[in-house]
Amino acid sequence: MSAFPPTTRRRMPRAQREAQILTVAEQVFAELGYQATTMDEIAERVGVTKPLIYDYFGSKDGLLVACVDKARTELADVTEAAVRALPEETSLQDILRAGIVAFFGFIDGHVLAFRVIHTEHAAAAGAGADIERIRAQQSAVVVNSLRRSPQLVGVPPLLLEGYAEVIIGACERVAVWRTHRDDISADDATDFVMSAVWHGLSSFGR
Amino acid sequence: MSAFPPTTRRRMPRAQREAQILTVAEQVFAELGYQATTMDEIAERVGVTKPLIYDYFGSKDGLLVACVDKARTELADVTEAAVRALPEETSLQDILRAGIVAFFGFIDGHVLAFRVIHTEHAAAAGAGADIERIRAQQSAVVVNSLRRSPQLVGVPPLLLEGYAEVIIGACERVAVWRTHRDDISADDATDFVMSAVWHGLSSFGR
DNA sequence: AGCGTCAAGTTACCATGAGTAAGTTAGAAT
DNA sequence: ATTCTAACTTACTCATGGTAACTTGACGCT
Repeated sequence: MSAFPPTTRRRMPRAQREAQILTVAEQVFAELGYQATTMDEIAERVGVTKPLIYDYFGSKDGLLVACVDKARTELADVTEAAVRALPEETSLQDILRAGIVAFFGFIDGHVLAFRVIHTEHAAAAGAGADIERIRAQQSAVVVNSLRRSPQLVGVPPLLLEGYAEVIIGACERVAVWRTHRDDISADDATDFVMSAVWHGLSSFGR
Repeated sequence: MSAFPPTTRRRMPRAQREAQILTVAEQVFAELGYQATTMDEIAERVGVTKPLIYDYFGSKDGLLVACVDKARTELADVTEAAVRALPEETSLQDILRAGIVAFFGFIDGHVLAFRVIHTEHAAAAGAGADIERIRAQQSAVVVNSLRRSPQLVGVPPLLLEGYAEVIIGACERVAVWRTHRDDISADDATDFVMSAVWHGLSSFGR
């Protein structure tokens, strides 16, 4: 990945250093949790000193928010891509399933990113606005994906937003549940969510 | 509220003091968020000094966990009571609706408690086990409520647990969504979740 | 009524880690 | 070669979580 000689070149351009710090920070936050993570620890692993990180990210919270933003953006990109890859005339059910499959697939392949996403609540109250901005983007992705289907043209936007929240809430909660019950595959998880959110509980009994 | 003369009685029995500390801590955690809350602040508002709180709750995390436990227990009690008050032969749909109504009703009446519940992720990684234990209780309440209906007798337990997670995730996410969009009533929220989780998205289009 | 005892509560402290002011150098540009 | 800026460091402060050791109020008991 690095195109320069290994020994020299201690300094690097800001953008590159920022990316490197983000990668390390994601690792450390996921490994230790927000509280137990110290800025010095991250700095040391990067091979740099603390004030530089403050210069680039402002605060520990700022760094966490940047990590969450990165992780959530990756997640959103993956699910969005999965849905966009579908043929034009795909049914709503298949769109939904593809999105959910992509979600659980991403999580299985990016445990660190998901742990960071799940750490977002640890941010100070002041960062709440940023976090909500990021979540709103997530919601928008789901709404847009659902909108691909002509089946939902008549549905009012607010209701659709509500559905998006339900779907996201369901997926995230099941994902967390899965982390401490290792007998549930990504496919099982998809089936649970699909069954609940597509057919609904009304499908039982009659 | 206090039944003893205002000037004297600085000391009180442990149980009583613990309850008082919990009440104050809930207030402060909800008001300031976990990080911005200091043990000294809580101690001062209670009218006591820090080490006493440590003696009773062990750590800042311990105090948070105790608060979360209290809040979640209250929530669980309310929803469980709402469901149990239903007649024996109530349909699954009505059971579900009653539970969800109770959930959003509780949140509207106990903003502080919900904020504390929503703060639980801020706890250090070490407290994760306690938090999950508490959430598992929540899940159990939902599962038991669903079990009241004969409609679900054939459904495997694991699937039912999955549903419970979906329902809880959906409710919590929608509840958070509501907090920064004040145009959604508790009834609206209930309708969203019911529509999504009972009828499912399949009900649209055909 | 005094008195012992222990839970309730305090003072005074340490250690850690977030955050910062001011300075230092690498290396690109002219 | 010299400058000039962005990358980076040293050396701090200060708030706060946590603790050891001490003090005191109230209740039970002859």
